[in-house]
Amino acid sequence: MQIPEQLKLLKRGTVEVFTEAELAEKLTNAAKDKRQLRIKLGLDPTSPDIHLGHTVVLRKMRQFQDLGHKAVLIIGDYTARIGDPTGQNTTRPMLSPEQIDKNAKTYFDQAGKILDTSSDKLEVRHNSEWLEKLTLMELIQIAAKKTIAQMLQRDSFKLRLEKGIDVYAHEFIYPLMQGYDSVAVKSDVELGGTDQTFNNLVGRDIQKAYNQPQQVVITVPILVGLDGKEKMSKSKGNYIGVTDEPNNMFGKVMSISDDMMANYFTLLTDLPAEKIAELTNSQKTHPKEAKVLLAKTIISQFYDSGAADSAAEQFEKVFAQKQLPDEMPEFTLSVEPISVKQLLMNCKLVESGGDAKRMCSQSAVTIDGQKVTDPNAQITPANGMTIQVGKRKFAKIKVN
RNA sequence: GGGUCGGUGCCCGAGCGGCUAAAGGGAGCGGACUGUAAAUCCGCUGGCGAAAGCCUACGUAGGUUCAAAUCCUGCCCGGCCCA
Repeated sequence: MQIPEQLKLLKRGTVEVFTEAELAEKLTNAAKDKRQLRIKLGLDPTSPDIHLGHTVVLRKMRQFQDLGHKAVLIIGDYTARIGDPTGQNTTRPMLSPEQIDKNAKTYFDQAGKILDTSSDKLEVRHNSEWLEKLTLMELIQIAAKKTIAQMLQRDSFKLRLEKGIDVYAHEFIYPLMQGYDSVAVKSDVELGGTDQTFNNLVGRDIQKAYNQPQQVVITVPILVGLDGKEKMSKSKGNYIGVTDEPNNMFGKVMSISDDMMANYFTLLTDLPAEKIAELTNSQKTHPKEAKVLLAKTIISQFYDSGAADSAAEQFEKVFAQKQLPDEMPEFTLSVEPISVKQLLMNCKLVESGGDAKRMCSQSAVTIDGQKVTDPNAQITPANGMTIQVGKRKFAKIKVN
C-alpha cells in the first residue's frame, strides 16, 4: 500500500494526529529502511474485562500491525498503583501485584480477539520494569521538564480545580511516568483516546528531553456508552463487553438510539464512509434495518456470522414476535406449592421480595402465558413451566 | 497551624427535634405506544413479613431527650479564607 493510502486509512476515525507530516515521514522512512514502527498503547489493568470502548483504539492498533508495524502494549502495572486522574473517581483502589497480573492476563486474552498476536507483531511490556528502577533524583529531573502551568492545561485538572473537586499532588506524576514509558520503549507512535491527549503529548516532551525522536500522537474518539451520554465504561454499566454472549450483544446494540449509529459504524466497523452515510440516512435505510446490520457486523468480529445470524433470529422471535427464547436459564425445584414471590426469588428473576411484589403489581410477571398479579398466590412448580419477568428475564422450571 | 462552611438514599439535593423510609430532580426499573430508537404518558424505586408490624438507613463514636437526619461532645474526611 502506498504511503498516501496508508495515511488515509490510519486517519480514518481519528480525532487528531500530532502531526500528520511526522507520521508521513515516519511511514516513509520505515518503508525505506524496512523497519517496523513501534506503536505504543498503554493499558490500565485495573479492570479485567474489555469492552467495545477499548476496541476503538485496539482496532487502530490492528491497522498498524496489518501494515507491518509492531504493537507495543504496555501493561501499566506500576502506574495502576497511582491511579489515572482521568476518571471522575479520583481514588482507585490500589491493586495487589497478583490481582494486576491476573487482570492483565484476561485483558490480553480479550485484546487478542482484535490484535494480531504473532510475536513479530506484538510486544508486551510491564512498565514496572523501568519505573521501579527510577530513583527519586531521576524523577525530579523528569518533573523539572514541565511547569505547573503546563500541567494545569490539562482539562481534567483544570475542570476539577474549577469545580472544587480534589486534585492530588501525585496525579501530576502520572503523565510524567507515562511519558517516560515512551522513552523506555522508544515508541514511534502512541495511540490513545482523546482523554489521553495530554498524557501522550507529554511523552513527546520527555522523549525530546532524552534526545529521542518524538513520537507521533494519534487520538481516537471516546466511545459513547449505551446511554448515549457518558463514556462507555464497566462501572457505569453502559457497556458491551467483548465476552458478552451474542444474544446479549445483539440486544444491547439494538437499544442504542438512532443518532448514535453513525458513530458506532465508524468506530466499530470497517464499512466505508459512503456506505455508512447511506445506512444512517433514514430516507434510504430503515433505522432498524441499519441497526440490525450494525449488531451483526459487531458480533461477527467476536464470534462468527452464524452466531450473528442466530442472535438476530432470536431477537426477532423474542422481542418482535414476543415469543419465548429457545434457551432460558433452568431451575430445579420441588413440587411443593410455593408463593409466586418465592418462585421468582428461587429463579433469580427478582432481587428481593419487595421487588417481586413490585413486578407483580405492575403486571410484569407471566407464568405459562398467564399474567400473574398476586405475589402471594400459590403455585405448584411443574416440568417445563416458563416464567417471564419484564421484557427480558426468563426462566424455565424443572422439578425433581 | 487558625478561622469558617459542610459530609443525607445509585447520583445531585431539600429537610434542621415528632406528621421523615426522609421533598424535588437525575438515573434505573415496570407498563402503554413503538423499531428493546427517540419523544410522550402512567406507575414503582431499603430489607423481612400474608398482614399488622418489625428492622436497617442521613460521615463515625458517644451523649441529651418520651422522641434526633435534625441539639451537644469527641473523632474522621473535604471545600473556602488566613498564615
